[in-house]
Amino acid sequence: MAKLQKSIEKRNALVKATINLVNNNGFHATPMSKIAKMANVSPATIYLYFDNKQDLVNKVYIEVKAAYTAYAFKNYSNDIPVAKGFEIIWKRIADFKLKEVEEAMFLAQCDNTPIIDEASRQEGLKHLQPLLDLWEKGKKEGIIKPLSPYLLYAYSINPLSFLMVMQQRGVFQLNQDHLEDAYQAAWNSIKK
Amino acid sequence: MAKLQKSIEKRNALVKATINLVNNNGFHATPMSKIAKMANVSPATIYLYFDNKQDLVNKVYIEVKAAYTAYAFKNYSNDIPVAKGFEIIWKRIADFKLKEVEEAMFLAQCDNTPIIDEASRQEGLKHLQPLLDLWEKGKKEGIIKPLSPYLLYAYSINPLSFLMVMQQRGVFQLNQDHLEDAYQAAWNSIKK
Amino acid sequence: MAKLQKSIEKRNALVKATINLVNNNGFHATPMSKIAKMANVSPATIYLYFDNKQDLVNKVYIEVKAAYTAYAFKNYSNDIPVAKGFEIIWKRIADFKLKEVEEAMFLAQCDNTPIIDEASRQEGLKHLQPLLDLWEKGKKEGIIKPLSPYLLYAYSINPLSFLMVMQQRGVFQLNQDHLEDAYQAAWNSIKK
Amino acid sequence: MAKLQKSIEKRNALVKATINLVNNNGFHATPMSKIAKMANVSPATIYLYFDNKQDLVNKVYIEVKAAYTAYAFKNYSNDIPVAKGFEIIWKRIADFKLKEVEEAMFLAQCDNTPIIDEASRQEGLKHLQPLLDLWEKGKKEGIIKPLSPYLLYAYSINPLSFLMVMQQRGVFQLNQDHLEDAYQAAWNSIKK
DNA sequence: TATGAATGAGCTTTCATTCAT
DNA sequence: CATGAATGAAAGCTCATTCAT
Repeated sequence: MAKLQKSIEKRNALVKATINLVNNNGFHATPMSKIAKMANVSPATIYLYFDNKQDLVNKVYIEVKAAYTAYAFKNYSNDIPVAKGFEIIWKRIADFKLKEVEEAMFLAQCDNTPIIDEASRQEGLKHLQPLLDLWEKGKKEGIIKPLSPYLLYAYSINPLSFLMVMQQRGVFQLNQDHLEDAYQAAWNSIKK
Repeated sequence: MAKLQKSIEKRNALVKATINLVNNNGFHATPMSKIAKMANVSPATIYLYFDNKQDLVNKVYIEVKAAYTAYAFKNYSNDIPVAKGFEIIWKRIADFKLKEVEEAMFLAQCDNTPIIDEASRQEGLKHLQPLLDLWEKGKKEGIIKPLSPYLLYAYSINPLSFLMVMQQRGVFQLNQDHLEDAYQAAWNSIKK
Repeated sequence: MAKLQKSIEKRNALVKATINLVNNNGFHATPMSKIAKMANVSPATIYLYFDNKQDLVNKVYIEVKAAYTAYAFKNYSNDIPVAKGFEIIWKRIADFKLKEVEEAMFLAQCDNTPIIDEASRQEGLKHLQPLLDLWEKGKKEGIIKPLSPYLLYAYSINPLSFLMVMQQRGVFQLNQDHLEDAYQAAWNSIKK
Repeated sequence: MAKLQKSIEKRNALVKATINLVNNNGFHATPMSKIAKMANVSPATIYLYFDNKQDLVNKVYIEVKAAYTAYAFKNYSNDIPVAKGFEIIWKRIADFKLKEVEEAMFLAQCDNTPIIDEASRQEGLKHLQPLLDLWEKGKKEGIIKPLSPYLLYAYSINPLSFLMVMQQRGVFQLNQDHLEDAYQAAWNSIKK
């Protein structure tokens, strides 16, 4: 006999609304009631899907982070040579940050703010492993500078976040030429 | 001016408390009453120095941003050659981010979050002009890549913010060697 | 009657759960959802058996009160002489309060609280008639003091409630000696 | 310079409102907003005087219990002979239960309900010590039956609670004759 | 200038009840 | 008959701000 299922659409709507509202207003100015309204559900319904506001934002964070890395590694497999592999990943990341702006902005806010649980932050970090492995391989092959992955990330990946935020604020427009320049800068800063 | 009669110590204590609490708890979990308590004043006293919570955080932002740039340009004057000038500025910025952690963390949070007024953001931006001028000169002299200052900033300065946050979270320790590596990476990514 | 189709086991489970939860947490901290969970049914199912929360607690009260008096008068019939009859009833009541602790505690809470409808309270009172009749007969025969039944109840029966509550709270242990003392005290306070 | 003081009148009004509303509607149907309204303060003001709803009801309980025992022992001192001393205390208690009906009803509800913290219950119990001491003395002098104080209380004091509740419900009227009867019953049930 | 008390508005969360199956 | 999902209304509580001194 067919029982009612908790609707995945409602959950998705809640996640989307959370991202949108936190992006535009910040966590502190995003009441549960607004999230509910934007997702077209009752405030009480949120609590069928999430334990509380903290749990909601934690879970949204983890899921967006997972989507981000899934996107990044879509066309990559670990048998691709280091240089080419990095290019593939970098360009997918750039793509994500420029096309999935909502998700990317949300991550930028969470990553620079104490609104996410430490545990959830760790959880989100896990998915980045393939890139770390790539760098490790590159170091062994003498292609990548023998630096801490934090330095590599800071110089090759993180600048994209800054550029995305600037783009989003309308003060800077990233076109295809820029992107190629940015990629070259990224690669130069980590290649041996 | 009436302002002068007010105690500068109290104002400073309020600014400091705001930075500290927003850093540790986030804007959303930093009530005025806590700020007051940490600054050892009454909540009502805050309103003698600031119009409201938004005004408080705006002003703190602008002031911290000003302190940041003042620090950055301390040993710089625009008659210093481009390469040396950039090194001086970059290292002062690195110094600031690693020594004045509280202030730097506060800026990182504000810069990735909609808690600051657009107007205040603009105001904070003004003080960066000397660096932009340096880059402009460098481009004319063919020393700096002819890229948008946003790209130059993204690749040469912004990585420091990421590293600082990681350092603050305890997952990464920046030592003098790292710093030289980082500087080289920064310079390589913008020099022609 | 439609009622007959419904499962008596479910209804019983609901009644039992209500008693247990109200005893342990109080009416104010006993949500319908908890009752449902403890009875292993859906919240919606409660409404097949009871109109609403008030109706539920009312009916539980009446039924427990009925069970209490049925227990009290089990071995009594109105042809038994007054003194012996009172002893029989009193000892059954004592038995009930010490063995059927859950039910007895529930009554004690309801009887000192405005959670029960006036109508239901009246309804619950009806079943006590045989004791009132016994006392009436005893007064006529000059065996029982010519006092209001409320006074008789207050001094001969009600103390058991207090002792049960204390026993339940673990501060006092009622043994067989105590019980005989208590019975003597009860009888002394109403016999002429 | 005169600072504003937390007004004792407001606190008193809150206590009084709590007693009144819990008596009439029960704890579960007494929202903080109603208490605030009846005390003519804002809901937020309650939290200046009490930590939360539980703390409010705990403190009201303790204070009412203290008032009750203060009233009970007003005219008593421990050099008064046992029999007379008991009469004095008993009659003061009766007085309290019949004149300070609000307070007495509140205690009756709290004492038969899990709305009060165990700690607060213990705290409230302390004040009854003089009566326990009196009974102890009476037992040594062979005037009082050698029974547990719980039994003594159950038979001599607790019946008054029942009578008060009945009186309050309007089903029974306690007059001076009744009271003397009740006192005799009380004394008979504990005197040797 | 400075304060602690006070508050209205609004927050997160819960809950009795209903709905769709 | 039975259910789990869903919800509007309201609960307890917090907080930015104001008031009286």
